[in-house]
Amino acid sequence: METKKPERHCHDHVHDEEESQEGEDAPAMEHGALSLHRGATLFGQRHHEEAAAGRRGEIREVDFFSRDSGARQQDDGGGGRRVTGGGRDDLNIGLDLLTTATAATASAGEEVTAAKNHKMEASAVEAELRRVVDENRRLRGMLEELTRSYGTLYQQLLQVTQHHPHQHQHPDLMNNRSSLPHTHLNTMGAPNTSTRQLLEARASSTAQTQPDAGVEDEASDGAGEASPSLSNNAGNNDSDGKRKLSQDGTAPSRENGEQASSAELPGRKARVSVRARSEAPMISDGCQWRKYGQKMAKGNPCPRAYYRCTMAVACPVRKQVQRCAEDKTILVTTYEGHHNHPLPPAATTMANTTSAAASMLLSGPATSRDGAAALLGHPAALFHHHASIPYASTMATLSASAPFPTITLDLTQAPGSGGGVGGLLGHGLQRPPVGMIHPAVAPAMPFPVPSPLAMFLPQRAPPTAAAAPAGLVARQQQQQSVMETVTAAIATDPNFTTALAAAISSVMAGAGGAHHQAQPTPRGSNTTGIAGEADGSAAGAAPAAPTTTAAGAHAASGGSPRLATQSCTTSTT
DNA sequence: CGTCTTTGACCGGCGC
DNA sequence: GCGCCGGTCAAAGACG
Repeated sequence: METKKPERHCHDHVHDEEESQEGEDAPAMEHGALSLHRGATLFGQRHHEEAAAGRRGEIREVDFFSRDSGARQQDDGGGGRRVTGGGRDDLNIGLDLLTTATAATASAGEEVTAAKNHKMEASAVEAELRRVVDENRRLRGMLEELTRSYGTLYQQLLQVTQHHPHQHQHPDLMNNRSSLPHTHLNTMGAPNTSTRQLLEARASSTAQTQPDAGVEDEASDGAGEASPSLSNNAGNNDSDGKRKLSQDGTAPSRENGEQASSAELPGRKARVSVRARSEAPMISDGCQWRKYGQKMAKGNPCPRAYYRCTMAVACPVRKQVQRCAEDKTILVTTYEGHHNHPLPPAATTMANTTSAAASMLLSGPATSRDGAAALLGHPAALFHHHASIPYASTMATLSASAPFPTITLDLTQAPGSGGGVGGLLGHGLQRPPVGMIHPAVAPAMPFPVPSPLAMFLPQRAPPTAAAAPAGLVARQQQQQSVMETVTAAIATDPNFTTALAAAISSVMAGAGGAHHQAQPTPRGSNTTGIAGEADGSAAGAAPAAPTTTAAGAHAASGGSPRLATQSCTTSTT
C-alpha cells in the first residue's frame, strides 16, 4: 500500500541510525536527536547500560545539576554521552576536569557538598522509584484480577438474568460466522473474555428466538473450537459460506428493521466505527491487515477499502476504511467481528475497545438501548468492561440507520471537552488525539499527546515519553495528564517494565512527554512496515518537533523493547 | 519467486 | 423484473 513504502523506508532509516549509533557513536551530529533521546530514557538505554556503572555516577550528577531545566540538561547529558561515545571514558574525564577547574576557581567545598546532596537525592529518588515500581506492579496485578473477576461475574449475572444455560453454544449467526466463539476469543485476554462472554451471552439469548440458527451455531461452534474451521466460514470460504451466513444474518435483522431491536436480532453483527484524524491511509490498531477490495461508496468521493485480518489464517475480523466525505482528514475505520487469535499488546486495546463497544450494542434486548445510552451518556461505563478503553472519553454515537448496529467512537474531538472521563485528558487538545493514529501520521502532530488515546500506541512506546524534554510547556497540566496517561499505560501495557520506564521517564522529564509514539505495531509483512513506521514516525517527527517531543519518540522507538515488532508485527492501527 | 495490492467482475439484497 | 448498491472474489500487476 501507500503506507507500505514509507513504513519500510522509515524502518530502514531508523535501522541505519541504530547501526550507526551502535557501531560508531562518533558521527553523531546527524543522528544526534535519535541517540540523544534514546539515551534519555531512564531504562533500557544500550549505551547507558554498556558504559554503565563507571560513568553512571557522573551522568547522574550532571543530570541532577541540570535538573531544573530537565530538557536542556538531558540534552546536554545526552550530548556528552554521545561525544564520549567514541572514547567511552572521555566523559568522566571531561567532567572531572570541569569539576576540578571549577573547584580551583571556586569553593571546592561547596561543590563537593552539592555533589553529595545530589547523590543523596539521587539515591532517594531511586528508592522512591523502586517503591513506586513495586506499588505499580501490585496495583496492576490487582487491576487484572479485578478485570477478570468482573468479566466472570458479569457473565454469571447475564446467565442468571437471561435464564440461559447455553451461553457458549449459541453465538448469534453473525458472530458465529464473523467471529469465533468463546474458544478463540479467549485468547484475547481477560477483558476481551468478558466482552466476548457478554456477546456470547447476548447471542445465546437471541438464539433462543431462532432455534434453527442456534443449532447451526452450535455445530459451527464445535467446528470452530476444534479448529479454525469456523472461522473458515467467515474467512476462506466466505465467498459461499459467508454470503449465505450474511444473508441469513442480515435478512432477519432487516425484517425487524429497527436498530433498537438489533440486540434481539440473532443475525445482526455489531460494528464499531472509529473516527480519527489521520493523513495515513490507515490507522494503526496493532493488527495485521490485508486489503481485499476497494469500492466507491455512494455519497462519498473517497473510496472505501476493505481489509481482512491476516494475523491468523482464518481470522474473521474485517474492517472498512474510508475517509469522511465532509472532512477528508478524518479517517473512518469500521471493525467487524472478533479476532480468533491472540493479539499483540498493541492491538489488544483496540480490540478491547471495539469489543466493549460491540458488547454495549449487543447487550441485552432491553439493555441494548440502555447500553448505548450508557455509552453515550456515561462513557465511563466502558471502563467497567475494560479498563483500557481510552475511547471512553471520546464521543460515542449509535447509528440507527445502519444495516448493522453500529457504534461510532469519535476520536476527532478533544476528549477533554466532551468526555465523561474528563480526568484523563486534563487539557483539551487542539489537535486530535494521536494515540491510535498511525505512526506515520505522527510527524504531523509533533506535540506530545497525553491523550488517553495514546494508549493505542504500543505501550512499549510509552517509554518514549521519557525523553520528552521538557519543561518548556505548561508543566503542571501536562504532568497530570502524563501521570494519568502513564497510569493507563501501565494498566494496559503487558510489558510493565517498559511502561514503568516510560512512566518514570515521563515524570522525570517533567514533560508532557507522554508522546507515546512508538508504536509497536507489529504487522506481518506489514508489521515490519509498521514497526518501521513507528520508528520512522519517530524519526520523521524529529524534524517537525525538534528536540523535545521528537526526542520522546526516538527514545521510545529505540529504547523500548522490540516486542511489538517481534510479537506479531502489529500496528497499524 | 512469494506476497500483497489493485481493480474489474460477480453475487445477493433491497427499493422501485 | 430491473437497476442500484454494498460487499467479496480473483486475476493481473507491482514490489521487495
